[in-house]
Formats: sequence, structure tokens, C-alpha cells
Amino acid sequence: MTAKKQNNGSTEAQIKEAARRVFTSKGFAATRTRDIAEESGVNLALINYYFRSKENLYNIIMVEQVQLFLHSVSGILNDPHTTLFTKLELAIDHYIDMLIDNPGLPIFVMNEVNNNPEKLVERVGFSNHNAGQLYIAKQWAEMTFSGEIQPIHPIHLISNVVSLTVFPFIAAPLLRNRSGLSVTEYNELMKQRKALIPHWISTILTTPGPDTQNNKQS
Amino acid sequence: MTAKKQNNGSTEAQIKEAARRVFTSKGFAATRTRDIAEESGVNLALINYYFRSKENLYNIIMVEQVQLFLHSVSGILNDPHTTLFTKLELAIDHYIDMLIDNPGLPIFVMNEVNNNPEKLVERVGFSNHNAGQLYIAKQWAEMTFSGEIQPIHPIHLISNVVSLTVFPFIAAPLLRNRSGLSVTEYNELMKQRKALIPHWISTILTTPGPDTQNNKQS
DNA sequence: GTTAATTTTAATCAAATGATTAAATAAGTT
DNA sequence: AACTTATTTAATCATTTGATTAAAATTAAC
Repeated sequence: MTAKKQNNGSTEAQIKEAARRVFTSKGFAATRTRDIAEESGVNLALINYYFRSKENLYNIIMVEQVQLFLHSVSGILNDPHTTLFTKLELAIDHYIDMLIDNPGLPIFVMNEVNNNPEKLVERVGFSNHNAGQLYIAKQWAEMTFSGEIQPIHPIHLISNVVSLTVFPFIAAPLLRNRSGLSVTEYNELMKQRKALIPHWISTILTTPGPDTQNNKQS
Repeated sequence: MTAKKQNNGSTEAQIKEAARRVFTSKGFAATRTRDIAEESGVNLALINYYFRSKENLYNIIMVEQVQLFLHSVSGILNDPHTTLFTKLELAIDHYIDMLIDNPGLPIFVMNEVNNNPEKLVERVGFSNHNAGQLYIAKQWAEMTFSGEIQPIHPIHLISNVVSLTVFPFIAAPLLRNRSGLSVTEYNELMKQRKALIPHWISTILTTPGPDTQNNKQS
């Protein structure tokens, strides 16, 4: 809570960085503008002077954080020169590094996703980040057609990759508490997952599904 | 937001049920005691009359919800008469049904886990719900020793099962929006996962790990 | 160096909010 | 019915909180 990190930029940047820290850790409703003022070591009135309102400041931070969370791997997934599995490896590697650096990011974004889905869609440019138009989607379709990988509903595939990568960070405080692992030890396990998750996904994609016909594409 | 569900119990029960709905959907900080009064169709002062304070009421709700989320499958996982894979199937089946009925539960609990881990551990009886002492843990150890399943760090295994089961509900509003699926269609996919997740976990557990030695037990 | 514009500060405002109170109503007891 | 206890209500309180203001301090312009 005591920071006043000498954010060697302008006052505006100091406020914004402090706001990012406070908003992402406590959420909009629990954050007081006075918290941000204190965290940035700046007079309360300057928050309104530079950002007009708490809500406006929050929206700026929120959009940036959602972009960071959702769009940071689109380059990797859209590269025409790598295989599907290489893309998965690179994207998961990048994601786990980012999550170790920003452990509060997923829960922040997921709260926004759950509480204000409309606002989120409205304020964040989703247009060009349509999963179905990425190069990896084309590769997946071709590999499915050729029989290289088993058919699977794309929502299941995406859910699996994102779940296995992101959820352990959301549940980290609980899993650490139950297992007695330190932050460092837990993060080491997360780094192991950089290799494990692609392997597990590959295993899932190359092993025929269960007897029921549920895993057919619709 | 307009409910006043004629909760045919006492005023106290009406307030509690309304509080559960409001707290789980908006969280503690964003909830006004007046919201709860309106949602339960009851005079504002009765909240303090029956529950002393907003915080006290929240703690009651929170503990109940966390218990529901964390302890609802311990019976299944501790049954000495079922196999490990049967336990997985039953637990995941039960969980997915519960999550379809309570889609806001995971994000509520995960927020508490992330914001007040100490309070949560203090107020929720964790003592008897130590994963390592459940019957399923014994079975897992035996099957690993006998070579029936591949060695894997228990945190990875638990993470995988819970991630694959729970996260798609946390990300549901986003995934529905991106895919254009309705709530019903999306829930159908979730029901498919009752069979798919056990199958995927089984596949993971019976396929040798990647070349790196990361998946050895420590 | 003087003036104008920008930034910072302390004080203050109005609305929101959790909680309390005293009176009114309902329920229970004899 | 008479009396006591429990519940409900409208009004009110004291804080908190987002925002504003006017003056002071600093920086920029000429």
C-alpha cells in the first residue's frame, strides 16, 4: 500500500500507473479516489484535473488491461510461417510469462467480462480479433479435414487451452495455501506448464474421443 | 433487479436469499444495503435488525458459498468403493450441474480467494478438506506406483481437472459473445464436457509426458 | 522581468451510504 | 381484554466519497 514509486514521468502518468495498481487489485467499486491519490503521492484534486472522473480513469485502465489480456498473442496466432503446434507453444509461453508478471490480470478481466460484457465489447476493439479469422483457425480446419487431428468443437479446444493456461493463476492463492508452496515454487510449476500444456493439448487432439458422439463438430 | 420473490419463509430468510443474489452478482463493495432491502422487498432497517451489519451478512453468505463451491464433492472423492476415474466422472458431472445452476459462483469465490485469502482460510473450515487425505489421493498414489498412470505433480493434476471444469463458466459471457452461441447452446457444450473432461484427463494420465523431465514428481 | 497560462493545494460541497432511533404495528401470553 | 414482547416503519445521523472551487505556486511566453 505504500508506494509513491517515483514514476519518472508526468503527474498524469503517475496517477494512471497508481490507478492501474489499485483498480486491478481492488476493482472499481472498492477503490476510493483517495486511494489512488495516496498511492501516486499526488493531491486528490489532480485526479479529476487530469482524468475528469473516477469512471473515466477506470475505463482507460480497463481497456488497456483487457487489450493486454486478450490481444497480446494475436500476432503469434496469425503468423503464416509457423505450425499450429508451434503457435500454441509460443502463445502459451508468452501468456505464462505475462501472467507471472501480472497475476491479478485474469481476475480483473474476468470480473469485467462477467459484470459489464456489453460495455467491454463496446469499448474494446474486438473487430479484428475474431478467432475464426486468425491463421491458426485455417490450419486447425485443414488438419481436422486431413485427419491429422481429431474433430473437436472449437469452443472446447479454445476453452481447454485458455483454461489450462489461465485458471491456475486465478486459483493460485488457494492452491498455494492448500499445498504449502511458496510463490516461487508455484511459479516454477507454472513455467513447467509451458511445455506440459502444449503436450497435453497435442495428446487430446490426436487421441480419439469417448464413445459418445458428443465431440463431433456441429 | 426486480425480484421480491415471495420467499415463503421468515423475513430473515428473505433478506438472506436476496443478499446472496446481490452479493454474488455485484460483490461486497458494489452492493448497497438498500439494494438488498429492495431485492427482498423489506424495510432497510430490518437488515441491521436481523444481521447487525452489512459486513456480518456478507460473511455469512460468503462462507456458505465457498463451502458450496469447495466442499460439495468431498463425499464423492472420499468414497472407498469407486475407482479413481469413476470419482472423476461423478465429481465433474456434479460440478457442471451446479455451475449451470450457479454461474456466478466461481467468480465470486475466486474474488474472495484473491482479495482475502487469510479471512477465507480463517472463516471456512478447511481442516477436514485436505486434498491429500481424501481416498482419491491414495488411489492416485497407488496407480502411479503401479505404473497404471503416468507420474504427474498433484498440483498439475488438480489444476487441470478444476481448470477444465470451472474456467469455461468464468469466461462464459466472453466466449458466448465471440462465438454467437446462446446460453442454452453454450450450456449444452458444458454438459458435453461431463464426458469429455474425464476422457481428456484419462488420456493425459495414460500418455507419457514430453521429453523434458518437468513432469516428474518432486 | 513582467505577464499569462498551467499546475498544485487546501478547503469545501452535495450526494450516497451504513447504521440507529423512536414511534407504530403485529404477535404472543395470561 | 389487558399487557408484554417482537417486528416493522419512516425519519434521521454521522461518515464517507466523488467532485469542485478559489487561491497559491510553478512554469512558460514574450
